[in-house]
Amino acid sequence: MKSALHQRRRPPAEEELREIPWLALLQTKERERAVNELRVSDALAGDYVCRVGRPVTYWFGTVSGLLKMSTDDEDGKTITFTGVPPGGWFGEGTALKREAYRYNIQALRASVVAGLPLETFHWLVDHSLGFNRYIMNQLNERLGQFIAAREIDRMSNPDIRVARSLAALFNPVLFSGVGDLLRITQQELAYLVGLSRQRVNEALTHLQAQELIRVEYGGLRILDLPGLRTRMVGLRNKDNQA
DNA sequence: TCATTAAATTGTT
DNA sequence: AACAATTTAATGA
Repeated sequence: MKSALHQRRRPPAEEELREIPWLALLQTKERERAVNELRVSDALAGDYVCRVGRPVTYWFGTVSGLLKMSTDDEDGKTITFTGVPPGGWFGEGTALKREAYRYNIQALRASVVAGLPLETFHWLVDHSLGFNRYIMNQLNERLGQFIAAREIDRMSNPDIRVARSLAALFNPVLFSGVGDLLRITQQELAYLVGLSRQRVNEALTHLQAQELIRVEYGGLRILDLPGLRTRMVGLRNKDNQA
């Protein structure tokens, strides 16, 4: 494991600010303060953005790259909750309660991570209606995502696991920065869903044959998001019975 | 801008 | 896990 925290924080550039979806929802005064206090840092592959148990100091979001949200169970095995593509912000629940982080956030590849200081976060909660709407929407959407994640874990068919995990990553509410092209390598996706790269490659080929996605070099293009969420893949399916 | 080379990613076994 | 094929990125003329 590579160590973390040698990332230098710096003020965000204009093009980085454009990747932060909630800034557009703020009033001018609110946005000015937020922009002034936002910081960004470059994380290398393997770097931790935050760790379980550390007190919350920032509310984080992905500007570019790809992060992984995970935790370790009592046996030390890593459980991956979800990936965080550009436009995704996380930790608002623990930030609101001023608790410690409940999960690890690790960069799957070189990424730019933005952070809003905890005090600024609370100031926005207290002053900005637009910000509150965003946070409420975010909490609600994430609840649905975690429920879906539990279902995904129970499915044995790898094709379906990959399909549902991809649908989660393309979620336009949580990850507005993704669009219809998700920049992710098959190796990275394999880490996220807990399968081998070979098996992910096979699953992606199947999904492409069903015209749900298109496989591109270094990324995936979505063709049918509802289909990814719902359609059963292939003719055989071992997941129907409990 | 083009050609060459290295590196990253993919497809297969 | 290893390998070959393909795509992209980097370099320099």
